[in-house]
Amino acid sequence: MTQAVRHEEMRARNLEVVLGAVGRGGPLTRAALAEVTGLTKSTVSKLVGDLVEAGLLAETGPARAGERGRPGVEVVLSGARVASLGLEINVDYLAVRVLDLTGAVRVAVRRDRDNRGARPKKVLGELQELASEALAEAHRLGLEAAGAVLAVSGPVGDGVLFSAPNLGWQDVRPADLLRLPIPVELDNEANLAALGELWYGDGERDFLYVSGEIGIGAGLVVGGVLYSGATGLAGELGHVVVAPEGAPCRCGGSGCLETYAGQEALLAAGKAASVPALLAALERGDETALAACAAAGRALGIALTSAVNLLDLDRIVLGGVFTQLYPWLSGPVSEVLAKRLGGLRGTPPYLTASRLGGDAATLGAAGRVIHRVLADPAPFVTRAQEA
Amino acid sequence: MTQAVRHEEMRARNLEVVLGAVGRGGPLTRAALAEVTGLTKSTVSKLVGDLVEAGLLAETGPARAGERGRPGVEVVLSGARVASLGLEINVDYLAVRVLDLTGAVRVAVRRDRDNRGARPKKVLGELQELASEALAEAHRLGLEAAGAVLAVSGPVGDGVLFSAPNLGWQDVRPADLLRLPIPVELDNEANLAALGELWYGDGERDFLYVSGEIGIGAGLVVGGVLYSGATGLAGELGHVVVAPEGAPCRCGGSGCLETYAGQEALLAAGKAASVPALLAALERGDETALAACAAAGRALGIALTSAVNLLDLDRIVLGGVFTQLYPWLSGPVSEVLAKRLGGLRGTPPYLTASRLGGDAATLGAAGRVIHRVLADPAPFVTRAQEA
DNA sequence: TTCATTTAGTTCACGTTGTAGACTAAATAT
DNA sequence: ATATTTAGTCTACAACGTGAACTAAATGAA
Repeated sequence: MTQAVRHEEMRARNLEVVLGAVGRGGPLTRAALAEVTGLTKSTVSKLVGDLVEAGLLAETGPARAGERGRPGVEVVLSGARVASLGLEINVDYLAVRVLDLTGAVRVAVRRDRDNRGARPKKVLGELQELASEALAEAHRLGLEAAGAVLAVSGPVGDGVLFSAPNLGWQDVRPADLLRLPIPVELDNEANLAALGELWYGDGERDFLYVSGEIGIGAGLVVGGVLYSGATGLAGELGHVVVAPEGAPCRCGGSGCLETYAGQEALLAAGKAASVPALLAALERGDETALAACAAAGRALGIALTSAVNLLDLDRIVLGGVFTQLYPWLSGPVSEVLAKRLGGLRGTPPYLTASRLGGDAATLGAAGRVIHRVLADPAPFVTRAQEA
Repeated sequence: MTQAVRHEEMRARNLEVVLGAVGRGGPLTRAALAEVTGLTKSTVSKLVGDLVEAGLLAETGPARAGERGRPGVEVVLSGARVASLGLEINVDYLAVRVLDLTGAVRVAVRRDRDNRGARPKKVLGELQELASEALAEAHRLGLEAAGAVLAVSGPVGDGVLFSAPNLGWQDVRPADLLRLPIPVELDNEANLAALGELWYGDGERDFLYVSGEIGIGAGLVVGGVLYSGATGLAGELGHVVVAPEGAPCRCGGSGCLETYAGQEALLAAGKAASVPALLAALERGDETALAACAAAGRALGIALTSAVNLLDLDRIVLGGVFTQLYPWLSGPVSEVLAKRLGGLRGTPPYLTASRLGGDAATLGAAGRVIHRVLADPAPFVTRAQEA
């Protein structure tokens, strides 16, 4: 239900409109903002003034004019005040990033360690250390962290990580083990990486991000908004049925995509002990490895065909391990998509490798808080005092 | 991008809030509305006054009191002014319905005729006759039709019906052949039927509506909003892959759901000439028919498994021919869903037959215009004149 | 150099809308 | 009959955007 609008909400929405216009439209003068937003110059002036005072916008020098008339003063998003913490637990490392309002990475900490089978308490304790360091550093830079988001690989709901096939965890509630002075939220790595690509990658507003790890997840972005389903569990691409009579899957079904293109299946079929080993084999043209990749690509193509028919996707981004395997996967995937979708739709969806690679998840995680501030800056703005 | 809010928009939004609260919350007094919306009594009084004057709300008698204090006057949606036209072209009939703001059917016209292979011009000419009659009748009832929506079976985009497997049509633009004094929009039958179920059926806010005809379409509703994909073509459940090496499909692929559970496949496997014949065979326990239905149900279960994994659905409504076949389909479908989804999610999605049956599409079509008025009543409300 | 022109930004009286609380209306309970 | 309670209206007021006049700062022409 739409909420009632009072004067306060009117102002809050208009602050958002101005801030958002600057965020999307690069540096803009007050006059340009008035034109873009449809508000009058006087209103824009007031709002910009308050946003500058709040440390959310900053004036750059006078706009390079060259043209007649008084040159306007351009404003941009200010990275001076608000920041956000993005956290990630991966199989091979822990990563922490602090982003400011402009999307610039202000602090980045990463610790390589093998988290396979490690106890949640241990891993989260170490993550807390890294996060605290990063927060301290951010504080030294004059930044105010508004919140933190933790990315984990596996289905998540209501703060609980139901299962993490990469780590071997079950029903963990990370916020209980991660004490930080700011609120910590939990979300799925595929969803957050999709948001990372949306906000800090190509900037496309409609796509499916596919995260290939031991499990295969996906994050669906439509019209610039993440789609997360009725209970937040959408995107389980790994269990889309590719062959009903296929091999049994840990989910209880059989012939799921994961049994063809999941990391374990891929390594087994390619006779490689690890992803780097598989990559090396592919690069030296090993037949077994190439065949394994082609088969996985075809299976992925079939699952994506179903996804496109259901969701009307026009762009698919391959992330996780699939980013590195992209040169060997894209052929078979595209072929299947073109063949099976050609009849009904003019062009098959556009396929790309993730632009951000392993950084997507932490960027998306931190971006989530940043974008919440951009979407509702009012709490950070003190109402202008009449002199 | 969020639009700037001026006083006018503030008022427009608050009119919507009040109207919407009455629409959802049954009869409400001004005092109750103030509590529900968070607006003050005086504001609500003004807004309700204007909405009543506009013919969008109506006062019923004094509220049943029995309790202490002055009894409030309840207001309800008024069916006296705004109406909307829902149109449907089906294989076997043309249907037209006029709905008022309360959702009551005020005029209904239906003409049985076989549209298979008929020329678009002929069919749409006849539909125009029916629609004109219905509009005249609505006018006699004092209703003002705000718009019309036409439901057709097949993929639609930008006013063009790309293909209609039921009718044998290709690339038809119905608005060109259907001259009415109000704007006519075009949409997919499965999408509109889903909206019909949402607004005038069970009222669930998250579900997938499956429309089984010669093609198999689907309409996805999430949080009370229809999901239509990047280009409006979402919901092609019929071409979700059920068996990659299966029978070739008219879409160019193979093993699509349609080749297992589409009406033609179903009749062929059940050795029946028509849907009524198949139903008769099923009711007398014919083995071939029962086996055909069970196989179709299992295929549908597999396609829906993929859909649930991708979309996180918790409710599935079977419509179209599947409504009548529900008693024979629900068993196999549920079994497959339970088996394949049991591992990852607590409970498989809830499966039901469509409540509205064949009426869903016209109701959804007309409801679309009605809900547009409910979502933005301001154009119908003249600003109150100070005496 | 000077002044007209152009564009940017600020100021202020005003209009529109929601708010708060006093006030009136209409019921039940004592 | 009168107190109490709840509904609804009325009015002075506050919040915020508007619009036009005004000031500021540039370019270009005389």
